Amino acid sequence: MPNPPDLKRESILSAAQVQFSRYGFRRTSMEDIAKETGVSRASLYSYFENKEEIFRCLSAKLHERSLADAERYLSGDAPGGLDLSSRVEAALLARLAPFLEVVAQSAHGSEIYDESNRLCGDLVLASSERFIATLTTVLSAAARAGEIDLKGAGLTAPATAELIHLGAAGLKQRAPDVATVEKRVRGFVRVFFAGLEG
Amino acid sequence: MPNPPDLKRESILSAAQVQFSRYGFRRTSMEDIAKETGVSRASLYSYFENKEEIFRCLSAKLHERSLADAERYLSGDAPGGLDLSSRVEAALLARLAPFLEVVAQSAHGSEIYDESNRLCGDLVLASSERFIATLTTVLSAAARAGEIDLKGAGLTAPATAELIHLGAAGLKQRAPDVATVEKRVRGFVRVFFAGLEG
DNA sequence: AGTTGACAACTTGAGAGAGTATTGTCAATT
DNA sequence: AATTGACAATACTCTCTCAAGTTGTCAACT
Repeated sequence: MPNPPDLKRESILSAAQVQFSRYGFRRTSMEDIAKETGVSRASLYSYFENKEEIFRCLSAKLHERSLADAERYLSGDAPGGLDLSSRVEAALLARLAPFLEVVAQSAHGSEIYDESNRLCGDLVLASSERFIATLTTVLSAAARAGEIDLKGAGLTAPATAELIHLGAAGLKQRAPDVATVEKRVRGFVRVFFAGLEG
Repeated sequence: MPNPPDLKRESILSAAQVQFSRYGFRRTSMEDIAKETGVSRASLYSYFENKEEIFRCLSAKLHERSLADAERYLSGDAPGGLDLSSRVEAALLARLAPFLEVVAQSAHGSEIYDESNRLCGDLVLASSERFIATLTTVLSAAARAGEIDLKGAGLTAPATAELIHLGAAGLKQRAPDVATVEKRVRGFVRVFFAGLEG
């Protein structure tokens, strides 16, 4: 393995992202990725098992980053001292980022979406579950602090976290552009948290 | 054409629904539908052009019925004099009915879902749009009557109707059973309308 | 060490053909 | 008039083949 391997891996992943989003997963060959990276196809195999692993790594990286962002927003570490509703809004938008970057932008969005479920369904699911878990924790804390009233709404923290997650997922459908999705999420979160006020 | 043709058509559609939900669209033959109906395959062609038309008719029927139910609930004609939130809840559940009956129940749910988009994407879309339009009207009226406060939430009636529709659509995902979806919808609507209170 | 060209193995997609299943249409039947 | 059995046409499902493209792996090179 070359040194420093991580930088090289990064540049390969970034090249792969460009090509995947341009041609989709199937229609992108290792040759394409190599060319975009500026190395020979053979050397890609020094850094990754195969094309599927590149895709999984890329997906994992995007999910990791967006999940980390989302959790940072949720826990309130981000600058500004925002209220809960704004933090959830920011977290949801952060979580949508990979989707909006890769899937919604590309002409091959639906193919990439399918492959993503096939090759990294586990990653996607794990990321969702982790997000819901974090959101559950945050909602519980907020309920204890009297910021929101879950009992009044007849909901538990996990159920509420699930509602927010699934509801937001629905907002991706039939969106003409990225701005529309973001606008929807903002409206959704605003109303939803107004409804949870203690 | 036989007489009364509508009863016969009904019985064929009902037989088709059984078979489609049992075997999916592709794996159901006209022979299967004929057998289930209790007539010869040939006579099916007296009532329907072909299998696709049976599917479209069935889909149209289910959508029509559920949309009519939903609109009845929304406009408040249904018995009980429910408040807006409960009416929307009932309307959303009514609208989910075809999905829950046919798609979620059947082992071939995803195949049926795909075929449905292919063969009657127009019907599905039209039904959604009609529902959103009716919901928009109802929300506007409620806003005018002071029942809900859209301006306070920074939303228009159409945008709010869209949020409700898309949010509810998201709640169908990854549901272990029908009761779960219904429970989610109830929680969602309750919180959402609490957030819209004037 | 890291990189690469070149090679063999493998996958893919198109095309052809044969056999089966399904369709759509009648003339004949009730 | 409604229904049906039976027929021809069509569509589907395998299977095989072939060519082209793609992959994964070296030994050789820098």
